[in-house]
Amino acid sequence: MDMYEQIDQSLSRYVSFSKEELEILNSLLEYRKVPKKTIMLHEGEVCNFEAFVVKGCVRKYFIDHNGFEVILQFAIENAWVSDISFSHYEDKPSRTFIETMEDCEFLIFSPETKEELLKRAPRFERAFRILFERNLSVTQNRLFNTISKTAMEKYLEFLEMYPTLPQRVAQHYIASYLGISAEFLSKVRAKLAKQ
Amino acid sequence: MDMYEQIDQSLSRYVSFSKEELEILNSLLEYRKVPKKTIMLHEGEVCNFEAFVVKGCVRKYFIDHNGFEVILQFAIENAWVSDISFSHYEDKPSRTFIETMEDCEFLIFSPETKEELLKRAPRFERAFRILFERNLSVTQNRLFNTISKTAMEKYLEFLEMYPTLPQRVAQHYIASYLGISAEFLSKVRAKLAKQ
DNA sequence: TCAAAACATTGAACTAGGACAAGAAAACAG
DNA sequence: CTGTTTTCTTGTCCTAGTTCAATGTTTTGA
Repeated sequence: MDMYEQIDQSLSRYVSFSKEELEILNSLLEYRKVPKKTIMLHEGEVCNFEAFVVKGCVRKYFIDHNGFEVILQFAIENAWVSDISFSHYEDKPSRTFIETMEDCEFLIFSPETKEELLKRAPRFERAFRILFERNLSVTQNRLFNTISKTAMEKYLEFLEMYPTLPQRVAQHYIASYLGISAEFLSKVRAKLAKQ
Repeated sequence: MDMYEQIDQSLSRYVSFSKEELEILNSLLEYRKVPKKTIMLHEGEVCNFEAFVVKGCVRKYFIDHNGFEVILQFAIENAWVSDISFSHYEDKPSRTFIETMEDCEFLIFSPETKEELLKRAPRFERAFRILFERNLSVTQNRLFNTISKTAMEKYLEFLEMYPTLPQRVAQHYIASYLGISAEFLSKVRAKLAKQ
């Protein structure tokens, strides 16, 4: 499957698009290869892309006032990553970083090309709204887990949700995603192992 | 200001609408008064409304496996409340409750009337997408706070964000929103008071 | 108006998870 | 292949926040 089929199928899960609409979509996307460990968005910058992950894995994170990363999102194949923290609409700089964790391939919108897509094929507005709804739903669920579950429970649920990630990324990133220290995750895993 | 002006102004912050578009909007909304302490959405139900709060205050929450509430959202005047946890699109029942905390007035969409609005005035799709983006941004920020800040810091930030809420709702709800115990919030406040 | 219920405070004992440190194991670049 | 860096583990000590319980305060509603 080529990457345009990949993104077309992914968006067609929410709304069914005509051949013409999909052609407009594909013609507006920019293909970009990005090597491992590249910071695609620095703190303070306004994010000027929305990227569909064709291949690879990125993380999006904040840095807290003690200098610790808090990972907000892992984006792997077929996920979208961007930072909309008010910044598009209020020109507030974001506190967010986006960084590749593997060599990656993306299909990318700039604000302008996205705008043009929505003008020429307005039905995409709906698909993107649904994407946001899901994203919100996932984030709310994660907030719930963060508040109400133990480290062990959170880790087990993480494994179900992202079964391949532990093989792909360093463990301390997972700890950061779960909101626990790397050392404590190690202890949780040790406990799990001897059961 | 009557309530239609109120909702029109609120949505016009994101997209400017014509008189005709706003008339369509207003004609499709249902006005509903709901007394205090009414559960508008029970766990397991599919949420069939999106409510704009004209007046009053509601909370949206999950119940964890120990029977404790975790508050996901307070919605006061000019906010929207609904539960989209996948349910609209996958018919999965939600774990969410929505409950009024004061006598409330709403302007309400059903899925059908919202659909009709978007068909007849598609530019609203954009305004609702922006609402979701902000909602996501707020939720991500809250996740960050929950993971990386102390109870004291979270409470202070909460006070800035919702300065009127402590006068309007019981303190243990605020504790639940912050992800700390009611007792500990009381201690945090005691500490604050003597400074 | 008053009893009941809900809410808030405070203290004492406890625990999940954090911070630090030191060593082992992997991964990585030259 | 080998030294360097990054990652992972394990132990010890520590603390922010929890739980439980008792008491006081406010709100409610009949």
